[in-house]
Amino acid sequence: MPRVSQEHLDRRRQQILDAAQLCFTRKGFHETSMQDVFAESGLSAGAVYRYFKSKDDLIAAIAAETIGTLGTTIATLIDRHPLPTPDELVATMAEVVVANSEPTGRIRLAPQAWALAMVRPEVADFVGEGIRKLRASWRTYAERMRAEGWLAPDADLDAVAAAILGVLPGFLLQHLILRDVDPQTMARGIRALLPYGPR
Amino acid sequence: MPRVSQEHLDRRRQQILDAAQLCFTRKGFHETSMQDVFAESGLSAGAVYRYFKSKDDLIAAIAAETIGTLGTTIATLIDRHPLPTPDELVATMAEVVVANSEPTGRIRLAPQAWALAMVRPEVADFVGEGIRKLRASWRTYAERMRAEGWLAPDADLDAVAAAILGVLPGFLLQHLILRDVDPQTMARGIRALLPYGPR
Amino acid sequence: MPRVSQEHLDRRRQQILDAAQLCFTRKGFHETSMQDVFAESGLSAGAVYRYFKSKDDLIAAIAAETIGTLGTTIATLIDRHPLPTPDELVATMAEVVVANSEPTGRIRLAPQAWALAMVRPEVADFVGEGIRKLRASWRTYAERMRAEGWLAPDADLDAVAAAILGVLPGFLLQHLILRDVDPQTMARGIRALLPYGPR
Amino acid sequence: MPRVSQEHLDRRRQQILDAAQLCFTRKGFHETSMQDVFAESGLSAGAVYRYFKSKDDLIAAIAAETIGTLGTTIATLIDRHPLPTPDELVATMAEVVVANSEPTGRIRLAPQAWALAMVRPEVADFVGEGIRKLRASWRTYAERMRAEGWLAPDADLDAVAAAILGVLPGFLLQHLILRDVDPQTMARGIRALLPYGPR
DNA sequence: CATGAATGAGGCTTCATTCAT
DNA sequence: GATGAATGAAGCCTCATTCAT
Repeated sequence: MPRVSQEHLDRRRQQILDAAQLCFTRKGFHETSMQDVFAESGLSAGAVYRYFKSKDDLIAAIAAETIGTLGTTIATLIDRHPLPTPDELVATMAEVVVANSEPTGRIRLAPQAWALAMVRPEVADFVGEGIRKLRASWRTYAERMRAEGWLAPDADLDAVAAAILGVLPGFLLQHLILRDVDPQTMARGIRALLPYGPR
Repeated sequence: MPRVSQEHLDRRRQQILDAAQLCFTRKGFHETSMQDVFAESGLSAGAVYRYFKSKDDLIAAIAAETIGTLGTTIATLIDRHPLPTPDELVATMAEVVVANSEPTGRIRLAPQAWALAMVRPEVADFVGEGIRKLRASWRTYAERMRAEGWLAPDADLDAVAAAILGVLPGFLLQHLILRDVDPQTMARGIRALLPYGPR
Repeated sequence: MPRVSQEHLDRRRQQILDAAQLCFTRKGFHETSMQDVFAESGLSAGAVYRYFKSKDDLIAAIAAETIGTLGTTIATLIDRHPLPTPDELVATMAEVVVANSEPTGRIRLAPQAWALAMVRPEVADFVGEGIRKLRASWRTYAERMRAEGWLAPDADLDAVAAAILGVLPGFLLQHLILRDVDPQTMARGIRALLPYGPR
Repeated sequence: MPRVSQEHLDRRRQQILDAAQLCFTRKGFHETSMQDVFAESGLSAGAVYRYFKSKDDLIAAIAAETIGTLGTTIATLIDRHPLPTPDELVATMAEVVVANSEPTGRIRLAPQAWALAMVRPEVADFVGEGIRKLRASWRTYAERMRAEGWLAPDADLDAVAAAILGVLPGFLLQHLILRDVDPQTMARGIRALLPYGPR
């Protein structure tokens, strides 16, 4: 039986995760040193290492947290009732991205996670899980589209999900790097391309 | 062996770039050490530093080369005659990705460049340039679509380009991380979503 | 072994300074590598860098320490009562130099500090401070000389200090490089040149 | 028999020495790289190495040249007729220092040579030679002083030379580092201290 | 004679991690 | 539980020097 409460432990853990997220969004996974995390969290080396057994562990935890949060948020949007039209859906999705884009917003971790996935199989595993979840959400939406008559009855829903999935990363890259696209523009583009939904 | 031809110099430079690309696709920018590059290129530290004044410089050169090559390839596809239907276009685009996806294919550098752009403004500049070029290609294609009657006469072509741009990163992520989508699936999805083109 | 006493920290710092002084007097600032200092101090690279943030920092600390110690020593000599005659004073000063001239004596750092001051303004600043302090000591002595009637009542004391200041570097260079002059010889020379003081 | 004239060889050698002096006064012996010398001289690595077999060799040549030139200049001053009074002599000597103190003046090499002598016996040898020559000049002057009746008949001339020798390095340090003393001040100080010479 | 590309040892410093207190 | 001093391998880069052309 622990000397300190579980609550205390959780708070410490979260304190570290928050500090790490700040550092990682600011400088990236690699250019952030553990000393940066110690300083930002206000904890000692020993303390941080009690909660995360290595830097990789910390990165994994941050990435998992981010993917989990975002995945859930997106899934919620797609399950919304009544069924949003594609342009409405994309607009809301883009809004989520915008909302998490402040200089230290967690969305900035996404490209870094993708990059890491390129070279580290164990990261690829759970980043892949996140992408799969996003695609599953899109597939669910596609089903509802078909039910609504917005897709042909024989449409390959998996293929639709795969094809449309890129809208999110596409907006993310434009928003974070070019800073010249907004959710309404995305919606307008989608409306022009996918002429479905109540007119 | 001084007083060498410009050709020799160019060959050396390319030799280093090739080695670096190999290393970078294998281990990523950060986890690749300059020692790795020396070993892979078969050159000494001094030799490499004669051609690139720092590791960052080398990374920038590789990123620029990659962005340039891919941008040009994509632009070529889009300008093709006769006008490919969206699904055909996406299929070819995806084929290009597949063709550059061998374990050391340069497409693997894209997510790493995006990640770097998140934390390094100077990288953001030229990565942004690449994205802009891709978007410009799509805008050109959108124009041709409209001319063909596949888009409404009043469609906002910039918005269309912004919305569709994600198809490429979307496929790229799925192909490289999940390894379960192929160009034909993408084409099928696009066909279901964008019911344009000769039937 | 954290949570150590301030005393421990000070001891460590001094341990490094001692090692560095040894190395610097042996091989000079530039030819001493940090590895040399690590080895001599018996500490690891990381440990040394915890106390001094760069080699320059370490050099500066050593130089400052040396200048401080010597400056104080000299100032003490000059304030001595009863007033030493010039030849007595120079003899004692030279004795100080001799006492610090063992193969690793700190006096050997003086010419190196002067040399560094030639090319590094920030070093020039505090080396200059040391020279100024020495000159101030001489000026004090000149005042006392004048009070004693050994200098004309209207003598320019600042000029006297400037002119006499070189005795110390002059002896230092001869003693360290030629090794053929001793304090008594200096005293004899001074006595012949400056026929002041009780006969 | 050489393919090119001796004159050409000499010119090349001097060209390198000039470049090296510039570099050395600017950055010091150690912080000057051979590449700096190549650049400043406009010659190739191979060319420079044809004339000087190592960096140390080049440093030695520069130091020797400097010591030789200055030693001769000083000796000339001291041999001057009619006999200058000590303050006149010191003033002229200081003028020589001033004249060689431009930002790249060779006098700036003196402290660097002294520093090197501290740690390199072979340098100590010829730097010592320079100091000895300077002292010999002063001894000659002391002799003339004694002949003039400005020194006691039984004065120890060697001791006098040793004691007075520091005037030059003393002025040099003040002039180069503090920049607040001029030849006239030195003369005034000497006059107050050594009340010899025609009044 | 001259060139300058190439070498590769070695310099300074950082940083993930450990463990005595 | 927490601390933070210490470790030491490894990273990036420079630079004196050589030698094929």
